[in-house]
Amino acid sequence: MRTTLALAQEAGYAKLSIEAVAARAGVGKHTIYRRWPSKGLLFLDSLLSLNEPALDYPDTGDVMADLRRQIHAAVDLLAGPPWGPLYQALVGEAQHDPAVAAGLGERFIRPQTDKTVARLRAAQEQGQVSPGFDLDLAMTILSGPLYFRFLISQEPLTHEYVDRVLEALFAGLSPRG
Amino acid sequence: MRTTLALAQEAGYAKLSIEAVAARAGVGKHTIYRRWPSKGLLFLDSLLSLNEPALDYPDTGDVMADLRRQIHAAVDLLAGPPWGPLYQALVGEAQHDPAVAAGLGERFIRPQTDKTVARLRAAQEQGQVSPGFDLDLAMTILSGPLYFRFLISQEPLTHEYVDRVLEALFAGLSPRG
DNA sequence: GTCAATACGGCACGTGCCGTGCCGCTAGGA
DNA sequence: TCCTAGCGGCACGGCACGTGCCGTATTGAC
Repeated sequence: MRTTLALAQEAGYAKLSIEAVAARAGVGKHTIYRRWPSKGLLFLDSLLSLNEPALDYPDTGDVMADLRRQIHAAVDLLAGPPWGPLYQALVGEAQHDPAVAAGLGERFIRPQTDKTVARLRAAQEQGQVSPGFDLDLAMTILSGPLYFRFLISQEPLTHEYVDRVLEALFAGLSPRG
Repeated sequence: MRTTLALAQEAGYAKLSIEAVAARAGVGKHTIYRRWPSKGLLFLDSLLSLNEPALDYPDTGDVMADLRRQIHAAVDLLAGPPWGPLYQALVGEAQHDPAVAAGLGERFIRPQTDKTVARLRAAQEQGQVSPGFDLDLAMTILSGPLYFRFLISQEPLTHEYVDRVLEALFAGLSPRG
């Protein structure tokens, strides 16, 4: 898995091959195929094995500040190397390979989602978030713009952008929000 | 290009090969390589050549209704076959191939973005959108959740989801919005 | 301490697709 | 009438795939 990440960083995920990983790692190809059925799942495991400081939400009582802090941390991680390009490649692969999509969803997206929703629920109970608001929806509305910028615009994710998104979301589009 | 789309639909983009396209189309491989430098750009051209009824915004004076109508149309197109899976594959490929990313941005994302921003600007001038609101930001906040659901959650895009997103965005997360 | 089972590294194979040569044909313009 | 550019067809070397087979080393049971 270390070799996989090294090669992916050096040449890009597109040029990554199981053959090259085996050679560089000094390992037979069987040894890889015995554990992973495809390049995508090998890459998924490799990336998730880094298991970054689990991105947990603080709860200081101020939702806006907590969200801000947590998303800043996530963005710091995902925006730059080495995580940024690798995670982008992983999401790209998920579009082609359902097994990768499923693994990514269960092992990364779902946990992050759950944490965010839990923090939002606490905020809602304290009256900092509108009572009727569907929190799963709120979660996608929060993440969506970040992923859009990351995957579609391919512009850099900055703290300033996160702040503007958060501000806008709480205020709403309507006048005199 | 027709053959490219046909094969992509039959076997999936991942299994698409220029060799197969040439064979099915009764054409020499040179004839393809002379026009397109890569499978990704061939696919981009093929998909955009369909040039669907250009997804123009109506302007009835009611932003909310116009956005709703336009996004419903976009979602009808992108959610189901044949566009859905093909567009998903295209975005996936864009994560691996910068040339595809650039082409997709310039030729599809940018025009759609511009149209949306223009419609929002008209609404802002009529006081239906908060005066200070950054409209490019508004645009990514609108699109982001849809792309998130399309690419990350991989749940179906429905009219109902679009409506909930729109409602939520105009109201804002804060209580008594 | 012995032995069988298992996982291993190394090598080779057939297959599929890549991208690029070369061939001979054909259609269109000078 | 001829010349050229583009074409379909074919073949090639190269690479990575996924899967066999071989001989070796490690491990766990008895």
